[in-house]
Amino acid sequence: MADQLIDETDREILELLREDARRTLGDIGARVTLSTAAVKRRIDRMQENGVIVGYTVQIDHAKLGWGIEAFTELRFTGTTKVGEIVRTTTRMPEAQAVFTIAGDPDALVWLRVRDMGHLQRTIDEIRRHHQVTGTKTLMVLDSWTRGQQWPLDGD
Amino acid sequence: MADQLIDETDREILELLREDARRTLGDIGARVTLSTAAVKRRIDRMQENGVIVGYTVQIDHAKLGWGIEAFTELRFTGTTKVGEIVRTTTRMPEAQAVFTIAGDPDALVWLRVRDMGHLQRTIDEIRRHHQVTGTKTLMVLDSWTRGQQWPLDGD
DNA sequence: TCTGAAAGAGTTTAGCA
DNA sequence: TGCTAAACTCTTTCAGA
Repeated sequence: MADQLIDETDREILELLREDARRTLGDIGARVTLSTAAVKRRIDRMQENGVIVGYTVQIDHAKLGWGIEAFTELRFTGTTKVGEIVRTTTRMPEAQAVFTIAGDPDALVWLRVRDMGHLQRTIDEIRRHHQVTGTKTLMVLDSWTRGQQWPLDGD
Repeated sequence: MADQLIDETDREILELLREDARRTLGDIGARVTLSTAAVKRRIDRMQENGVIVGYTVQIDHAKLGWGIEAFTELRFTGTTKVGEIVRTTTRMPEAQAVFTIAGDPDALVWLRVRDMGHLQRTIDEIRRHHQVTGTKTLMVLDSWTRGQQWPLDGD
């Protein structure tokens, strides 16, 4: 039985799409030695599988003036509904990601903001909306994320 | 003087590409009331600008068996070269992102692994390669990142 | 599950407002 | 900047192996 959701060729295709999601099927096919039709079938299957969730553009936020990144650790009262925090936080444009944590802290929020004043207002807003008993904010000096080399500001 | 790198229409185009980077130029054009040629020119410009860094596929790693996420806080000795940590860590397939931090801890590594044994080995490897004076690992219960709704496991 | 071919879409370039 | 139009490329489907 094929108990694997994807095979080695699918993995290669995913890697190529991770590097550049706008590659054409023909280009991918040439690299994995497959016809465009075969590549299409595999990608379609991975989308139906849910292995491929979607495709997105990678943006240099610093160029748009949102040059500051931070992590805020949140601690809640015992009665706080964690799902509620996630829901309200994810509506803030400053939130890049929200992680609920087992143990201490209770959650970690990755923020991106324009300046320090903006950071302060953002943290205040998170505190205002929830029964947060404490926050600790870590300022990010530099970041790297897989599949996206943070540009080295060649301006 | 046009001191803004992008205008409101560019912003709309970015938002549409963030939702689905494989949208066609014609589809984007219809949504922002522009011809496909005009949309193309704007996207080309944003790529040359460096505002658009690239395009990538969003993968459901849990479906591929890498279902565990964690953050590891790292503390180094005073003599540790931070750039070195980033370089070696980013080579590990388990590392999703690496953040260097001002203050304490010195760095935050976002890891994705298959199981707890794998997590342990990964953390051991990070410790082995560097003059790490201490680590603290936060287990992620649930995560959300912008532009990628973590699938609600409809299996 | 693959390939190859044909038809339909989408992209890209060029010329002009 | 924008538009339209034409040439070109890519995607998608289908028949056959």
